[in-house]
Amino acid sequence: MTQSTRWTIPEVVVQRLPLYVRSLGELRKERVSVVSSQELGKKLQITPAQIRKDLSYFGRFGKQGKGYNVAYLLEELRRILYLDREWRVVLVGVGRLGRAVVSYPGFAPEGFKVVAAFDESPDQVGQKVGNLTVRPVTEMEHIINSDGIKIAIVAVPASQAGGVINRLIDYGIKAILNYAPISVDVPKDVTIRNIDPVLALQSMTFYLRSPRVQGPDGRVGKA
Amino acid sequence: MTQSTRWTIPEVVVQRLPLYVRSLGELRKERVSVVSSQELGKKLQITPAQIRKDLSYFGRFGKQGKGYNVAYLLEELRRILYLDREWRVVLVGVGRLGRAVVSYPGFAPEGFKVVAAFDESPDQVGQKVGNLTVRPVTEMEHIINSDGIKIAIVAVPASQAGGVINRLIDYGIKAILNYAPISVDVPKDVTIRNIDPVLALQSMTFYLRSPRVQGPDGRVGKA
DNA sequence: GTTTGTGAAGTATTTCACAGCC
DNA sequence: GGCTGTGAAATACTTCACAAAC
Repeated sequence: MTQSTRWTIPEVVVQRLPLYVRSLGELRKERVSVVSSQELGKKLQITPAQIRKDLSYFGRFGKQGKGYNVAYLLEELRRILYLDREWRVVLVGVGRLGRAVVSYPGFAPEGFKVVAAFDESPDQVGQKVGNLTVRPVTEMEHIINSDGIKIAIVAVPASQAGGVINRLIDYGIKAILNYAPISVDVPKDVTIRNIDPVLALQSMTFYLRSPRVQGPDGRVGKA
Repeated sequence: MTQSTRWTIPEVVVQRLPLYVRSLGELRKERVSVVSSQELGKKLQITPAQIRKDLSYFGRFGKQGKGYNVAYLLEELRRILYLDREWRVVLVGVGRLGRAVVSYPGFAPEGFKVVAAFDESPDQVGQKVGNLTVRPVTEMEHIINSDGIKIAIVAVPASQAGGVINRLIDYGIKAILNYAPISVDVPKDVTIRNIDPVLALQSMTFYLRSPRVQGPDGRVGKA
């Protein structure tokens, strides 16, 4: 709690909610109707207290002695996350990566529909990518505005990504899934999430020294 | 600092180091020889104090009044992260996603070399993927052991991912880049990082209500 | 007996702010 | 004058532990 009467939900809590949504979806598919924070925590490697606390930011969804109704909690969380609708998404960049994104079958079932694909290269424009025809980037503004699109996926080379992202924001995009290995700053009414497998690998190698070698002062290294 | 003389580097710090490595690499390419925490912070949207504090866990790399020598700090961070060597990596799952991973040109320049690809499906075994021939999963143990491989990338369907990951751990893998949408728990000498674009999108939609609507008590929703 | 929801306590992480150095 | 390195302060986040509910 920051001030007196009004506070914001911690970012880290918001990022865990989709995890709960995913698990609850699996449970529902398995016809499990009730789940306790303990059981959910076991599936997700999250403490039961954490789950209860997270949910408590949004309301009271459980029953003491029983647990949570799977279908009900799932529905509530989807509503809270604004997942109870279809989101139209644009893709910028249809190189190898962009094509993999379009053909990734995981988005549609979760309500994210790629409705347009753009590329700067004249070679790409007009080509088919999945069931979309690649459009020139000059059409981005029109499509985003006329369709009221709020979400973009950026899969252009790093050198172009900054410019593309700034333009998308100008055109009204409020959420960006960025696959380019760059850091961009965005206005605070815009959210960006970076997908960078190289960074992920590079932070794991740190732990790859065999028997955790670390100096008695915490400094790292053998010397 | 937790106890008396020995403490561990916070995980979040380790995860930021690759960001510094990336920025320093860019600066070096631009022939910038010295950078201050202020300048680096601007590029990365991280406060200068944060950067200095992070670096202080590992030693003293800067010069007062001047800043950090780009080449030197880069080299030190690469050493700290164990990036001053080539890491051989295996890939499991060569469907659409796995193929995109193999052909992703971002790994090799950073020293991550995919040296073997495995798949369960007899249709895939024997096929070429990039310059690799897909091997049956039955050969994983032998290849990982004989080659001393520590890192694996998992790009199999969610239903198989848990089993694959457990087997990889049995075979000696210590770092896993997981593209499957599942939560797995791993022994504490194993590191896992999940890449899940759907979760990323789902946590952004939360912020997509137009003028941040939030009840005076912090509860979310219009009612 | 079991499990939620939640203040309070405990940790972790970030930021401040300044002495010391270039 | 500018900037690092770092204890101390501030903030953020997680876990505890227990009253209330079933």
